[in-house]
Amino acid sequence: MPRRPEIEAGRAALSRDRIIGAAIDLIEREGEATLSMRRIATELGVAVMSLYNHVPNKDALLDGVAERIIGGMEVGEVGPVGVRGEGVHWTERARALIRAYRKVAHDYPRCVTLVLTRKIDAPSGMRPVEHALALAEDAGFDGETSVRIMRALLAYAIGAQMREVGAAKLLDYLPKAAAERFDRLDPAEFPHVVSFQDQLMRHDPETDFEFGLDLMISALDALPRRQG
Amino acid sequence: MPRRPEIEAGRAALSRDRIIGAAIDLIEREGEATLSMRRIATELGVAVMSLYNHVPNKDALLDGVAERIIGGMEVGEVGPVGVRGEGVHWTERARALIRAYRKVAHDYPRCVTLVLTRKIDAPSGMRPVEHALALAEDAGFDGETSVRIMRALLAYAIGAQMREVGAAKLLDYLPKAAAERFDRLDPAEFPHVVSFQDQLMRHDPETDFEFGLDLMISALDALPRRQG
DNA sequence: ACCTGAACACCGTTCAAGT
DNA sequence: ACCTGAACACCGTTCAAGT
Repeated sequence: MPRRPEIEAGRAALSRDRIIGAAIDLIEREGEATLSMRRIATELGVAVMSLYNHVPNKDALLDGVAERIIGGMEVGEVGPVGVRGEGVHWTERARALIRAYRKVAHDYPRCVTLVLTRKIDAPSGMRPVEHALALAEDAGFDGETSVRIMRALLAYAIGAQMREVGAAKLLDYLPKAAAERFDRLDPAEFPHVVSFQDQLMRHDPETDFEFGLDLMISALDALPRRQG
Repeated sequence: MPRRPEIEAGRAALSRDRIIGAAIDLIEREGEATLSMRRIATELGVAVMSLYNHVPNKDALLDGVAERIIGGMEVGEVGPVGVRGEGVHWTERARALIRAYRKVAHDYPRCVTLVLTRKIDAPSGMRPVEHALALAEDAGFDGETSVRIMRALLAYAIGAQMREVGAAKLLDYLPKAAAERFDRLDPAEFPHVVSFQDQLMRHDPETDFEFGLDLMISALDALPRRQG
């Protein structure tokens, strides 16, 4: 049995997985801006260069973070097996899929931008795509339309998160500062923004999200297709 | 008349505007990753620290970049002045607004992520919001619904760009590499992705974009409202 | 008011040396 | 196979000195 001083000391062995985990923790705790290889290393009680035995560079590490978070998405039931139309209705499956994106934003609020920004090379990144295609086809759409539907659904899912993050930054979580920003606006140039100020400042992501989701789903449901 | 050696030498005076312009050029030419204050300074033939006379720090400079690009958006006609319902139909104005986002992505492809990611403090960042609110209200929706519609429209506009950038990165612009990625997928786990491979690899952002846009608009048009 | 060089405290990563 | 310290080429930004 080989000597494993790091285990004797109660520390787990270094690994790609642990490094990615530490990166996620750090981002959630302190933000992406301050994440550095050196910071991760000290967090793991290890020399910086040890990280490079498990990860080729920082860029690949960030890809790994995105991959891990997307891979952990609970994308919902794969849907009816066997007879078409059996099981959960496709509109409900679409809702579940898009809500899974929302859950990511909820569970990893400070990682969302990173996740939605990075390319995801690994197969697990394709699971939401597969899921969307499956439900569109089950709904009776042909291949070409299914691909377009998948793209439109993902666009909304992604954009809703991004817009929300952006709005949150703007509203600053400081109502005072946000209100001042509105006061600086010229009412002649921004009549609607000014007069709808109250609604605009109300932060109700859940309802907003479901409103847009309903729009997408109802539009899809009204689309002509091979069978109902 | 004061001496202005920099003008005599044919160089324009340093200014916040020129610095932001140089930053945009650099990002479009070499990507956001390699953008640095030092690089911008040499590009402008000036010492690094001179930049700090016009811009407080790099973060503020990047905010300036986002602000300038969003501010330059041609958001379309403000719509019917005077009598409601006069002029361009609101669905057409909604299309024009969302297409303006697409134009940004077309004109500044390597800046889009930055623009969609940064908070935009300046009033000009509110112009698309004002525009969306105006057209929703003109369509006969109440204030609360107008705000929700604005949010849903912007979510789609943002998400469509982000998804497209992500897909472009994945498809790599190298069909060979993309095809190999598909081959690595387990057909049992990703049956639809594999069988729709041809459609998935076809890169037709314009049609995809319009498809999703039509979905949103038709759903909005079907919504109950005070008047048509 | 604007420009600047030197300096400081950070980065990511290469390399050679260890076990 | 994995870990590590020293070193290199970069960062952003502070400060004090210039005009």
